[in-house]
Amino acid sequence: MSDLEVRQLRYFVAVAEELHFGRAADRLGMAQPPLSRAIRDLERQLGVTLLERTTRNVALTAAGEALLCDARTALDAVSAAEHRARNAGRPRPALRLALKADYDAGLLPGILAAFAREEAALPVELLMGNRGEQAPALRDGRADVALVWQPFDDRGIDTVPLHTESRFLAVAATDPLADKDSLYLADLSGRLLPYGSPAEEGNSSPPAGAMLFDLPQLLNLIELGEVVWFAPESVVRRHPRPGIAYRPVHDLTPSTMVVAWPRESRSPAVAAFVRTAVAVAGAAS
Amino acid sequence: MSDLEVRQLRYFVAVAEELHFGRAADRLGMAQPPLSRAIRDLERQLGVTLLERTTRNVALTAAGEALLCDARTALDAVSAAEHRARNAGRPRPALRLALKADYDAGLLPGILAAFAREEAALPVELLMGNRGEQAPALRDGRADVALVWQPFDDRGIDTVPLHTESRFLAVAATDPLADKDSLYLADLSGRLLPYGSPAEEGNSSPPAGAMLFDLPQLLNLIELGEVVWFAPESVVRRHPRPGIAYRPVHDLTPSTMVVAWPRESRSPAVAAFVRTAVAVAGAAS
DNA sequence: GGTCACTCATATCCGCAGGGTATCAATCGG
DNA sequence: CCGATTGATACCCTGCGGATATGAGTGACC
Repeated sequence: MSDLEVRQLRYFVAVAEELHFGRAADRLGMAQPPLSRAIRDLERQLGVTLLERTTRNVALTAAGEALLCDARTALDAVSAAEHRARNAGRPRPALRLALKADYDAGLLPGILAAFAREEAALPVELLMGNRGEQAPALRDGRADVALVWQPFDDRGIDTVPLHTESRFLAVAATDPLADKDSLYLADLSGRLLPYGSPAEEGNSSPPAGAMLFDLPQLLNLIELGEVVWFAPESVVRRHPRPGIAYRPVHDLTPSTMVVAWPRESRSPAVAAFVRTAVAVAGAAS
Repeated sequence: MSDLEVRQLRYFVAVAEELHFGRAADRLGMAQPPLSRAIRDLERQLGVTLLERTTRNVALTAAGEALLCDARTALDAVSAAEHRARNAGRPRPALRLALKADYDAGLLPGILAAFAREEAALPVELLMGNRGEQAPALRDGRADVALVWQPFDDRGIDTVPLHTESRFLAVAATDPLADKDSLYLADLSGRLLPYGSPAEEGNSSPPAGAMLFDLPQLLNLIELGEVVWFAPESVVRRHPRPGIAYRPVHDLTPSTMVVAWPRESRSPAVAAFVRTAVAVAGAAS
């Protein structure tokens, strides 16, 4: 009947994700035997078998699946408590805004300037991250509000759309694809980055081994013909390059940038930021 | 930089709620000195002072306020992981339905019968609780779905309205109030139960010392003239008593019963139950 | 204003939970 | 059939978290 502890949840999530006690122990920076014991004790405590294990295979039970999901959100909630308390304890707490560099559709300066004039304004701290890192940062309390492009994993997150724009295929000028004026998604099979593509599901866990790029790096790779990519119109306008061709793709849906915040947030600063962002985006369009 | 632990959060919440180390330690079933030390260590770990304390007074700082709120939800999330895993691990998991006895507006049998015919049906387990206990049960995972009367503290909870009905003042037949045909809320000042009254805020923390009643007990007390109460119409119809007078109150808003579930729930059984409940309630009205 | 009661902090001790190492046991590939 | 792999068991030991005793600051009351 004793309470579940964060450590137990961390251990279980590691094992459930790796499906391998050795690797999980490695990831946790500990030895395998105490991890095995911890999982066994956890199962005893819950009165539930979470993993079916042989010496050659580890698999989640239905209860394990359920716990994995709930444990992740619980760990996020604990992390959020920690991060928000840390921020709230600073002499002058900040509004921590997560975004992907160069992906603000040009709205950021206007939003920041307008927000600074708000009643509930706080100093704004920018958390530059790669695509897919904003939502987790909101969930675990590292950020208070974010600018994100849909689609993304919005569990536990509320959003308001700010700005919609069409996207273009960015491809090396020397690429055969650049010769066509008229493109469809089907023309690109196998050429897309595993994330940032329209086919991606909401769960944007970065695929193993995939490097994460900032925009200049990405543009370089495109110019070299290593990758192709869908560029929002605002990026096209702000980063023209002779070595890169931007081509419309007919069946590519436009992309929407939203302002996002943790659903349970009741911070007046966040509310003011959202209001400001919507107003600025509305005035700009 | 080490992780926050559940124990630390529990300790902090106890102190923050009691604002008294001795009483908090008492509530936690431990001695005061280790609790003081734990809080001090927590503050060191976060690098934040959570409580301003003198030997005569303990008060929350802003950071403490923030942490109290986030810690509560984090503790709920951990509890939810535990309870849901326990349920999912049973040979035949149940759909756990929380409600207040006798407050189903007569819809319960129909809903249960229809739900049993559903594809995704599970055995239903009823969690009878007092008013205000349903929402916490959803948040901490003891229940999967609930029937509740608005208003209630719906943080983290999604709802769909099922049924709206007007309420009547229930008062002893011998009470002077029973003589009036025409009543207003103003006539009742000071006569209301602290909960179940329309003046209550969403936070239905049961006031210290208030006993919680089941319906027969409550009706007894009303008959004895100890209390007055607002009875939903369906209760009036199903529990007529000679000793109790039911009187309309003109400025008393009708009350709505909703089906409620944790916002992040993605259980097909819950979805099916909600669908069924809406259908049955719609057909009944 | 001195004393008492109250309450939070400090000092010190102790048991055990939780981690490490060594080893066993089961299973699959060749 | 043997070896490699991998999870489980056995055992030890350190440090964390709890208890008790005591100190120290502060408001209340005579």
